[in-house]
Amino acid sequence: MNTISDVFSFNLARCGFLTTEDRISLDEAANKNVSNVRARSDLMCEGDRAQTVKVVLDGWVAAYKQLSDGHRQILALLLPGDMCAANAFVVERMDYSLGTLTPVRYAEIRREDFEELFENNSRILRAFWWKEMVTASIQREWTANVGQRLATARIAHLFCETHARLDCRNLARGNAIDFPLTQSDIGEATGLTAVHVNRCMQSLRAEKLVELRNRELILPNPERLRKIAMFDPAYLHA
Amino acid sequence: MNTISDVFSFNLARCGFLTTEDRISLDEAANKNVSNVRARSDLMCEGDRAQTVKVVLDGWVAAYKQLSDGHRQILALLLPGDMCAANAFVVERMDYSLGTLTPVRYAEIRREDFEELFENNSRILRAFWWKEMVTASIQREWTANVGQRLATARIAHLFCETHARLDCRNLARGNAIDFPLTQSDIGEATGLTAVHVNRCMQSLRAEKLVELRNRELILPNPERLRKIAMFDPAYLHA
DNA sequence: ACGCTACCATAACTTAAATCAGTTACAGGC
DNA sequence: GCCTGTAACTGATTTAAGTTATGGTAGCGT
Repeated sequence: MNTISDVFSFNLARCGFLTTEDRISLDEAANKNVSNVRARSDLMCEGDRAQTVKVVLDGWVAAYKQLSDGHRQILALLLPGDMCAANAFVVERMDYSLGTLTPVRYAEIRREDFEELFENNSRILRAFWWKEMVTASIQREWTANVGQRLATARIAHLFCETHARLDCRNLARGNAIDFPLTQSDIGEATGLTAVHVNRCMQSLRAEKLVELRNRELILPNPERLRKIAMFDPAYLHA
Repeated sequence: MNTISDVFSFNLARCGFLTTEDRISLDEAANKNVSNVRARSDLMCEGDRAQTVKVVLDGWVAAYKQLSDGHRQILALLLPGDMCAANAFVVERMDYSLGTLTPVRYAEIRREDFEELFENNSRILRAFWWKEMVTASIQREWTANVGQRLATARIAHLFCETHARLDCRNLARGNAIDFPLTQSDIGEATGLTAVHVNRCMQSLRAEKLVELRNRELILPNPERLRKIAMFDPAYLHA
């Protein structure tokens, strides 16, 4: 179904108004200029002038910000099908960085090709607008997550959300998903220290709510985890 | 310059590619169906199916989320010229609520009128896309703010950002701005308790970095405040 | 003039999470 | 086999922020 070559359009088509032709032209654009990078490298950094829009085809990317006091916050996880740095296409410069969490296969769409995509096709333009709204929605939830939930609920919420996001792309295996973040990555995504993440993970594990081994995450009791996480998937608009 | 009747287009025109005609049709749409509401009332609630897009013409609105454990997080401040609930136009339902902080004058743009605005005009559609990207950018900064900064820096950052956002709409008076949030609102916006906000405010006041009286905020030493706040305005794309 | 409410201020005390300073386990390279 | 690096884990201690509770004050209606 969702082969590696159509994750991009598959993901965008969730807005509901793209035609088959739209999808074909999107996937063509996303298969022209494909590169591979190793894990733990930066695709781009804050302040860079981005010339191309990047589409994650395989692997995980983290958007993050480094504060001047050294603290790092992971702002978002970009999963296969997600687009990044469309920002810099419309806006001057990157205001955050992109780092890979795994080896990543990604496409670069040049400005001109991007323009061509929605020249005379307002559906595609509207799909990008829609996608940006969903992105903002998720970001709002992250703000609330880090602002209001206690440590364990925060981590549980990250797990629930990531599972849901992968699931609607057919990238979940039942209650299991790939989950390449280390405990210190989880800390940076939730505004906690690695030490505290470790302790919370132990309690979640003891409660038989999560198993995380070899970069695979299993949620044996999603119902109860969602309750602890106060997870309501409405904001994902999936 | 920026009269009450053109805040909407003035704000959107910051993307740089709107024509005078575009601006006129935007302001026409935003002056058709104008209402007033008193302070501390909800424009709409999580779960509502929004039929109209709302444009703040005067006053302040807060976007917020209520968690199932009762905790409330203010997610964003909507200032004159800002648009809200465009979400629900593209997406099914509101995933957050909108509450007024002051008496508010706002316009409602109906679905049809909204459609008409970018029927045959991709510039306006792209302006909305651009605006949504800026919104997402600000939301990312809020995530980092709440996730990584210490209490005093968080509050300082909120002040710096709000001043900058008002300033670029010509709504600042030098170092002074309107600031209708109570200390407990500030707490909800920064993920802190009102008590702790009070302590931080006292230290900021003692350091002669902020004065807040009668809903007016004065930043006597913006340079030093920005440093404490680790505020870099790049993400505002102003 | 009275009480009511909203907001700001404060003190005493508790708690969640950070910090510091490690240990253990394991995988890859030589 | 050993070295190296990364990730997971632990315990002692400190600190930032939360909680509870209460006092003060300004504005408002009656």
